[in-house]
Amino acid sequence: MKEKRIDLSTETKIKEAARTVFYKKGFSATRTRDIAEEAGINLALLNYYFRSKEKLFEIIMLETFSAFVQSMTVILNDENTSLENKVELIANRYIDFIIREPEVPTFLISEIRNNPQQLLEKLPVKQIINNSVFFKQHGEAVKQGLIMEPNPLHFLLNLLGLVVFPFIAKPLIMGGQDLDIEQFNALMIERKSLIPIWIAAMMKAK
Amino acid sequence: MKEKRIDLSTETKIKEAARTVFYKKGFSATRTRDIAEEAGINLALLNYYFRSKEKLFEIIMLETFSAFVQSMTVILNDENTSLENKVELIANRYIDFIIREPEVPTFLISEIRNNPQQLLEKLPVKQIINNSVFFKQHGEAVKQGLIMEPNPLHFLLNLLGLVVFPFIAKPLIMGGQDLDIEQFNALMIERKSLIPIWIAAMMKAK
DNA sequence: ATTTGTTTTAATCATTTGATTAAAACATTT
DNA sequence: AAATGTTTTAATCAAATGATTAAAACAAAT
Repeated sequence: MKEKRIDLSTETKIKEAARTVFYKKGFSATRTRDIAEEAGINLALLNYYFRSKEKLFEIIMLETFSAFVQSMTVILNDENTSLENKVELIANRYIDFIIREPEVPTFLISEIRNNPQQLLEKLPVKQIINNSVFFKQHGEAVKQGLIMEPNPLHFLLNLLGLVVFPFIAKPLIMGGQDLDIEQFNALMIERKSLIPIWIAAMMKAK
Repeated sequence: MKEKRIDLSTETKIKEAARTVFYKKGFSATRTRDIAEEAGINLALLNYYFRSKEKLFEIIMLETFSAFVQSMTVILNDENTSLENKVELIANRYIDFIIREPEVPTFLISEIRNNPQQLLEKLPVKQIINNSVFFKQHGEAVKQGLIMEPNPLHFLLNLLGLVVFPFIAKPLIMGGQDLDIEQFNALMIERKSLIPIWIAAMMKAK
């Protein structure tokens, strides 16, 4: 029972409507008329405020991707948390986030394939990750023999795979296992405490 | 250097062209004219052979999804392989498969969200998985204390997450880490032997 | 060779869709 | 309240797009 806040400015109404529709259907399947209807505004206002469907999309895309990457980099660059802490934080925050915004992962995956280039230019993921505290801590742990696999990319991919993949497979899991959304979410919440244990075990394995 | 086989029937040419374009751009972003051009045929032939864009898409979708599920269920239902064997087989086969057909995972994820219902009716994933030899073996291993997490769904999600997720994140990994396709694939091939080790360790963890 | 059935083509249709325009409604300033 | 600036609306445009049609090209059967 999501409450529609009624008091937004027209511009904000359009942006939030665009977010809703783009998240659900992707860029190509979204009609500007869908957005106008969702926002309860005249179609021409979309172009009045945002010039074009594409410009509006870019705004939503950049905001969404930034939010996703931002919280990651903040966690990965905290000097005051251990590797174990970081794993817990990422599992907890991302699972909570995706439960609130379940359409975001599939939206990002589907739409990034079109122009990953452009997106990566605007968000310099490269440096942010490679110079991260996380990378240094990982290197240390490898040197001390606490982690067997030396490539930190495998570590990150494993962590994100365990966190994100189940949400991507959600339609199949729910349909294939007759789960309702409550049961599915419960399963994901379980994983918040399981993933750190699993990651710890994996990384020691050889 | 993909060779275009020249000798296909018109119908097959159209279907394979449709596969190529649908995989790359998804249903909504694909124009029937794109498919006609890719196939080197007159636009009207598409409708002559397949009635409509939608019918053609359904054929590709069902074929692709079936292939994906089929090989999974075959492996999961083999009486003659252990749990460990099954993990190895899935990691190996799927990583090889996705390296050959890199657009399939994102295609499936993007398009399944539209009507997961319809797809699951045609492919009864539910029973296939739930009555599988894999489930029985997993239950046994749990009973014997070899596996700590009792829910086999977590097991499957973990395995598939480790296998599939990196391919989904490919544009970000390649762009963000300056890898070319060779280096990326090498990384994935590494994972064929790593994933079974990781899974084994995870499942014993507590 | 003619007839019959099948496949392919060029042209065209009807609808959808992103965008624009001119006017109206509303708000703010003088 | 008149003038000016801003926001919103209804109507419309041009291009794109899925689909159809009628005729042509081709193949097979008689």
